[in-house]
Amino acid sequence: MRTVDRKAPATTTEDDALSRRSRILAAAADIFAQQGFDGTSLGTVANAANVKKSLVQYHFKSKENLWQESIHWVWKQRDHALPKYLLKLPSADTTDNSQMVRDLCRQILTFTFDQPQWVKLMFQEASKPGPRLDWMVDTFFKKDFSDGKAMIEVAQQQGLLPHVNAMDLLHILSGALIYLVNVAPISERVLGEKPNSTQYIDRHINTLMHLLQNAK
Amino acid sequence: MRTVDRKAPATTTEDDALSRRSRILAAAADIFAQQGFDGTSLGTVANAANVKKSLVQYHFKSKENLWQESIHWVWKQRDHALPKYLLKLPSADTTDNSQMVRDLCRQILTFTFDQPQWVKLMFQEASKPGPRLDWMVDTFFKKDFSDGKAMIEVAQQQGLLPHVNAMDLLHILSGALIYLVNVAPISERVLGEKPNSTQYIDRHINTLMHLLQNAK
DNA sequence: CAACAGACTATACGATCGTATTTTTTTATA
DNA sequence: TATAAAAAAATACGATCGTATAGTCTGTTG
Repeated sequence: MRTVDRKAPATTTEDDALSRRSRILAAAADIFAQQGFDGTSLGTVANAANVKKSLVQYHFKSKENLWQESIHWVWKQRDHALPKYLLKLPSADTTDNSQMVRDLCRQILTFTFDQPQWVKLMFQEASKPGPRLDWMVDTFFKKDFSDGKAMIEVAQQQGLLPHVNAMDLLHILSGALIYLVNVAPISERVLGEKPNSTQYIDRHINTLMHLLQNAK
Repeated sequence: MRTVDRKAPATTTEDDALSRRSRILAAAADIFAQQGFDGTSLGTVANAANVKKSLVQYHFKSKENLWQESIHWVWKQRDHALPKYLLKLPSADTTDNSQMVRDLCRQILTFTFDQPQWVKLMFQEASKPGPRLDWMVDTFFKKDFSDGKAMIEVAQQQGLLPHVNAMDLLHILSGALIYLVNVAPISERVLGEKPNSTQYIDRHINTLMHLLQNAK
């Protein structure tokens, strides 16, 4: 019969650098972010992670559970990666205020282009409010909103941003940046220019700064 | 047996003001916008339109076809409704420039809150680029981008908007407005305030105008 | 070596998916 | 009223969905 030779590696670590469970999480996060909860099937996740579908169910007791774990994973990655981007900022005392805000926005935009998953996951659930959105609100968004508002207020106190309503300003700035990421696939096809390129980002930020610098 | 009495009305017009076909289109547009293509099933659409699933297939030869027709329907509704909002603007000669831009933005934001379908459909497909996005780009977005840019340039020539890159400004303004609509379900749950209320919109527009008015 | 737990796989179930075909009902026209 | 077209419904098909369960393999521990 000769069925030997091709045995499953089971628990060996040779498969990849990451564990199979982590690979599943990463693949699931990607697909959930792009296709949404209903548009994602366990089989597709399994294929993307190069594992059997039954293994997905072994590590995660339900699709709902896989979704939650994936989101936790994405947020952890985000909160771990974001500081690296913000630390690349030139020190505050060597540059003027306008340059400071400019670098800040540029880094946030670059970061979002590099890690768009959390934004996509956010809008996937926001498009069809339900228990999953409620869970995200309680687990992440309340804190995110609070942190974002606090960041704006700190910048305002340092004279970096105009003294307008902090939450509105947060939404306006978030909109001006995140919207660009969300429409990027469209802009790329319409304009024939990749919005995540350095020159496009710089130009966009330039325009945004031009609007901001004279306010208040 | 007495099974009489409850016969299907078939083609009678009593069902509703709209024809069954139109009801299907409206229902499909709603669900496609909220759940995306893969997340939408013909059975769900049929139930929402209060018709049999087989009737959906009778009027539309495939799910893909239903999706295209729904989008055409939404865009037609949009292009028909938008002028009504913009005509509510006070005449240009009786108000100053800043008030003009403010009213313009407010009407666009109100319109988007009233008819969020086209925005949602746009981002649904942008989140997972593929042939359907390509179709939307060729059929609608190229023209939409062109029209939007032209509108910005007209406003710039009239001194209503700062003379920065028109496409960037279009994205920034679109972002500041549309982002608000997209995150509205989240903001509502986090802040306990409905972002589509008049006072919320006015405050948001106020803040945005404050940033714009001193530029260039 | 025996026993066991953890990682992984195979298989099957009912439900629902999109599609296709056929049949019934209604409307329109002569 | 006879008849053909259009509208609506009924039914069936294979594929795939999420879930459940039983089984196989591997490494560890006694």
